[in-house]
Amino acid sequence: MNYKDTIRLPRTNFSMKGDLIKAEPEMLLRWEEMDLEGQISAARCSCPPFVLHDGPPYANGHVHLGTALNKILKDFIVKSHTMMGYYSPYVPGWDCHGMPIEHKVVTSAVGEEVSRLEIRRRCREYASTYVDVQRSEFKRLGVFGRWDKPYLTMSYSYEAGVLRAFEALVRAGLIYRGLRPIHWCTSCSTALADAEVEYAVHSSPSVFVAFLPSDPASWEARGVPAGTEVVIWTTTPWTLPANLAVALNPGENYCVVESEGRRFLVASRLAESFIAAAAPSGSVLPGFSCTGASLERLSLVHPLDPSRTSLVINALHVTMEDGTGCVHTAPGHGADDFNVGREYGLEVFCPVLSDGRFGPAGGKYAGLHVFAANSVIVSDLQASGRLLASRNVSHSYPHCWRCKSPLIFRATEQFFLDLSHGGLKDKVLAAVDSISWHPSWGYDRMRNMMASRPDWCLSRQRNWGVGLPVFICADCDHTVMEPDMISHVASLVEAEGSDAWFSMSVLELFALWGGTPVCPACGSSSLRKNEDILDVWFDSSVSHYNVLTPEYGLSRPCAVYLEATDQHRGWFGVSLITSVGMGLSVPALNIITHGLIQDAQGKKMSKSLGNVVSPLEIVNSMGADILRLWFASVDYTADFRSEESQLSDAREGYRKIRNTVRFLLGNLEGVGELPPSSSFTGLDRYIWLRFRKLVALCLVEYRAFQFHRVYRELRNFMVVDLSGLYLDVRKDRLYCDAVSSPLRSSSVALLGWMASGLLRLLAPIMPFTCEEAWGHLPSSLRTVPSVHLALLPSVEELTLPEEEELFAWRDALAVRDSALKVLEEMRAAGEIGGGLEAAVTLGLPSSFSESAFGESWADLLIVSSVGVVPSESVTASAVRAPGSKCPRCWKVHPGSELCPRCASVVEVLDES
RNA sequence: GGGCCUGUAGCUCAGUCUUGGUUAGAGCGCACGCCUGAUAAGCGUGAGGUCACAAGUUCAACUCUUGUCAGGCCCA
Repeated sequence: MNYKDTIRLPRTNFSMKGDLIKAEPEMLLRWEEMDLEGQISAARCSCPPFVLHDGPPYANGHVHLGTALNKILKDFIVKSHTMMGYYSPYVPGWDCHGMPIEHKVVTSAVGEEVSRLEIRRRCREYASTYVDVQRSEFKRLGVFGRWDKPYLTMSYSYEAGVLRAFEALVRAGLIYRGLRPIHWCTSCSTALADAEVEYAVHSSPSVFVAFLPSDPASWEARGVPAGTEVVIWTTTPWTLPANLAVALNPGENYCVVESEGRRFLVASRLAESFIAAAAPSGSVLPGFSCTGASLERLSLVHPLDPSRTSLVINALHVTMEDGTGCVHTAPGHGADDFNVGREYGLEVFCPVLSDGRFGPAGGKYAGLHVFAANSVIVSDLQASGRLLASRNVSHSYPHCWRCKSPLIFRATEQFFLDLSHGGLKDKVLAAVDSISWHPSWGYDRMRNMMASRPDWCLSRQRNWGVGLPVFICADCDHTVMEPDMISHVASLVEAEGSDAWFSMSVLELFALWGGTPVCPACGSSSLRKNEDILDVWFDSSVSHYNVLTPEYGLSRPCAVYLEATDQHRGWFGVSLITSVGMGLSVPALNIITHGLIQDAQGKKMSKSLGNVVSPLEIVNSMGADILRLWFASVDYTADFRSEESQLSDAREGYRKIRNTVRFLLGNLEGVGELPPSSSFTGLDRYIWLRFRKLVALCLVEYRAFQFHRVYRELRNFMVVDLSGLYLDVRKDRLYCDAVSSPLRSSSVALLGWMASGLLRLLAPIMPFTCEEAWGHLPSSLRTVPSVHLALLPSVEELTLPEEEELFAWRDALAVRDSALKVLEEMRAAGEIGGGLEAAVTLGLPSSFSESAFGESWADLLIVSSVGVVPSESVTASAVRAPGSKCPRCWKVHPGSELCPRCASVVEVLDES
């Protein structure tokens, strides 16, 4: 007789191999057909909200690995919270304006004469194309969301919202037009945003320049030795014509170096390096020392123009790192200089024009480009004896990311958001305090950044963006910035898009609301339209205002912002500023950051290095669930490497999880209700407790956004507790016991309970596979048509006695381990093959008596028999089991043919 | 140069903070073996770590302090 026909082997249509490349797109179609998104929304709309607000990715190019990580992490949060019973709609967005797109469009139009409006039209088209591209790529990753109703920063309504937000900030008095030094590209003739600046090595003349005192008597009155010159060091000699001051650190000590009959004031700590670099054979004059503070407000002769003076000031940004401790200060050409200059009431003097050439204010250098002026200035200093030393240095220097030419700092007329007005910065800092930061150091990072953040330059001299709706008087240069007028422009833009601002004349614009252009300051009627656009960061920064609205079914503040760590200064920072600036308090209650993905060597990924890994390649060759499993396996709060070994680990994990699930599904035929817990005995009780503990752990970690801990717990449970222990041990019962056996039914019910629970716990991480497996559950367990409509399993937390009980099992499992070692030795000696060929003798303390908490030792060890003898410590020995092998269950037993258990099962089968 | 972060077995992570304390754990991978009734599956055993490095504090440091090195982000 073939006994194989009498045992109950696993049966399921859930295949061993996923074939995700084929299965996932089919699943996406199925979800679309059943309108899963709509079903989830309908099922949860009356639940407490938990909204993750999307920081918009830039609508350019295909999805990168980092973007994929960001979206998948967001999806983990949205799916897990949906399954924890929250209303968690996800409205994706795209950042559509800005320089990279404009750059692409302009480059491809090279040689063409293209109007501003035509450029803007092409930019819009370009952005639309990539919104579509990225949308389908994000969907392919298994990310759920309202993909048919995303928010686009270039939509008319969003653009109008940007203007209304701007209007609110104008009303709050936070916007001003002013002269300020900013990064300026002389080749593109434009201001650059911080993000548009690249640092690269650049060679500059490094010069030491000596300033003579303009009023020697007052210097001597402060105790400075007669004839002492003050030495500065700079790598930008072209900024010397704009020099207005020399800054000293008030707390540092300064000394005089004597060299070749001249006396030079430098910081004491830097005297030695100064002597080495610029004053050979010099030595420190003994007996003199003073603080920087003691020299404040003395004056010096300008080194290039003896008719001008330069003020000695004090500034804390003066460091003792390099130079002389006396810092050349030109408020028109440096951020620190500008700030300290304001304290001392210095003019923001900028003799350099937009093309990088000196204007009339540049005196004899007028017409020269600044980088060409360097050498002329150096030789002038040389000729006048002001130059002490000069050489070229290579250093990290800002460059334009577009044209790659070196940038300069130049004061220009720009529009700013004033962080000091009305104590805005303090309010923002208070807002930072009230947000929960994950990980917690995000708080320090944001606080430090905000505390030192200068006013935000909002204007850009570009085409693709929202026009900054302001007029300027052509006669008196007054800035006409009226909130009511901006409001009218917003309505116009709402209807026609921001093109309207650019296409309409000043007269037409005023006529719209029945006004006439008149300068309120001088009465002139010749107003000109400001041609700047708003910084794209401003667009995305007001998404809290534009998107957390009833129109999208959302409200503010939202629960979570989640972006990479570079967004502290980026989207997180600017969102906070506009949110607080508009009087709307915080935009989000939690701000989560993730690290960036590096290449296998731990270097940053970049196109130029050619080490970029595409998420689409991974998805198209292995499946999205594998990619998602990878992202779930790492601690995303730190940067992590993209390595083949990690990906293959994810595949391995996937395979193991899938097979374990498959085994569970295969044994669920006839599954019934979970019996009362009191009926669980032996290993069933163990796994029942263990699974409850697992669920509790996973819920905690899902709430804490710690997905790698969820994954670790689940994977280890499936590998160690299920596959390696419970399922292996229970095979005998599942296969060989009578189908009607209460013990077997009880175990099957447990399997069903765990299968359903595990699929739900895993669903946020591997949505495709869990959905597929969900479809293979017996209908009694499939309570809802999609696993994504289900709630995460809820279990009773373990009581203290139960915790202790679970802990006690360690001892039984340790006994198992030592027995398995003995079996392994026998196997190595060729005495047995499988464990069922062995008979084990355990020496056990009396506490264990005959069973392992109700589980027979033979079953637990998967051997044919176990004899127990009393012993102080745990011992194990084994021999080849005497008797014959039951042809049905393969256990060795004393009789012949079938063992008693199998005999009785077969007997019943024969009767029926 | 400044702010913030990261550095525990080949890989991914525990442990480190409030609580410093005998031989630093897990899973994967690897090696070896078993099974052939989860089978392009399953089970077992084993080998892998100067806890980046160096000082200091301490009876005792992976754990605390300082510094160094390497890498990352943001800024200069």
